[in-house]
Amino acid sequence: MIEAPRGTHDVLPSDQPLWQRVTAEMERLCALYGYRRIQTPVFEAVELFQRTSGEGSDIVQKEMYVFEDRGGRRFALRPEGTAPICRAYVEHGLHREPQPVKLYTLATMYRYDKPQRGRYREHWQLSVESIGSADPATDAEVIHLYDTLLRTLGVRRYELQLNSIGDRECRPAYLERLNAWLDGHADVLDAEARRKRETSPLRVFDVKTPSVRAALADAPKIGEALCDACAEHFAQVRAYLDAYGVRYTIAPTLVRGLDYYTRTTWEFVGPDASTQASTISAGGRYDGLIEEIGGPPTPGVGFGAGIERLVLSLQLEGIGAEAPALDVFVALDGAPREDALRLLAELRAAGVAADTDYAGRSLRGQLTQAQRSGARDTIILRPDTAVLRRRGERDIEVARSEILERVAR
RNA sequence: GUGGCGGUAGCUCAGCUGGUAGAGCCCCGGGUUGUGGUCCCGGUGGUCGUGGGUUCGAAUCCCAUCCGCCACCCCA
Repeated sequence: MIEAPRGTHDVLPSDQPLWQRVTAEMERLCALYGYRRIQTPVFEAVELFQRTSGEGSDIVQKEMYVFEDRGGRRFALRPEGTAPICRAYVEHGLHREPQPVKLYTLATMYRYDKPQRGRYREHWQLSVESIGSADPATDAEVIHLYDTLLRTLGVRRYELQLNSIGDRECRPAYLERLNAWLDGHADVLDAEARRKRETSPLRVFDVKTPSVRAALADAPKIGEALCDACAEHFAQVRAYLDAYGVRYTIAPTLVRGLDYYTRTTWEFVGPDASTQASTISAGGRYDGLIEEIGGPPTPGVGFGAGIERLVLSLQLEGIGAEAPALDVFVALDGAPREDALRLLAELRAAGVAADTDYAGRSLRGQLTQAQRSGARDTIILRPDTAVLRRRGERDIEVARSEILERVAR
């Protein structure tokens, strides 16, 4: 028995109505906010992610699907959506278009994680990017877009955590202060904290050990060490979020796992806050990213939103979606098969969703199937006549020639 | 990658300390009925995740492996 690869999953027909609802709403809102769809390859040069995510990031260190093609080129299945979109932006000269260039994509992402609920090796993401403007209103816009998505879909229990991690101006000075503090408190750091400090000092704030956390409460926070420009930017973002009516909590220790983030960073935590897969969307500003991959200095801001996790959130909130129903089911009661097929063709040509039995069912079985299909009307074809059965109404005998007009809406 | 728990019919599960596999739902047929719902009768469907081992005999015990879930790790 061959199974789907570990960490991948099938989205079955029974899941599709809810998926459709989610993705359709994503596309509707993106269009409404002026974002245009873009699609990029599933795989990219490995260096694209190494350079942008950071050599020390978990993604690059242990989560990338890397392979070599027959020509000896080294590629990676995309682990995140921002770098590829920025690559396309540079490669196709989108910096020559009016700025900002507002883009989105719905695409699969690949990470070699240990799978769990809501955490897959292949998963779908909505990526929204506003490239080419440093205006704090663009930060607020993309955040507002996702906040609106949650609201329109009916998610009630969620929290937006917001932070600013500074930029090239203020972060080096801050890191010096942090490191000095860590040196002075080496005795309270456990092995985990020391390891994090090695790879990415900011991440020491992610340590779970209670005693370390307690000690870190007194450590300098990036949010309190911003340079004037970053502080001003952050204040503006907050003011604009307030104007949009977006609620948020300031999370001074919120740090993201990718190196390219500057200034604003955020995470949306969904209804299932207890589990490890509680983050349903996360993003930030990346003012140095485009330059990093060889483009002109270009600011940008955006986010990724996990679709599986959002669908899970909707289910937790008790939100479902109806499967599309058939308009007409054609049952055969002694009439030749050809009559049913001709009628089906006629109905479908007229835009009426129609189907019939292909399982050799008894009439009873066909009527059961008609019921299941959700069809409002059932046509029962007899040798010389036809019966129209409309849900909730009495059967009526109809001439073959008048079926279409009686059934069409 | 580390640790813990779990895999029996399409689905949800039962199967006690080893004795050759069951229920409900689903699906198909039939009876009843207002030709579909209800109710009733019958039927299809299982390499007990996989591979080894112990045993006269393994779904049950042991080992390995795959997959899932939970906690780390990290994130969408």
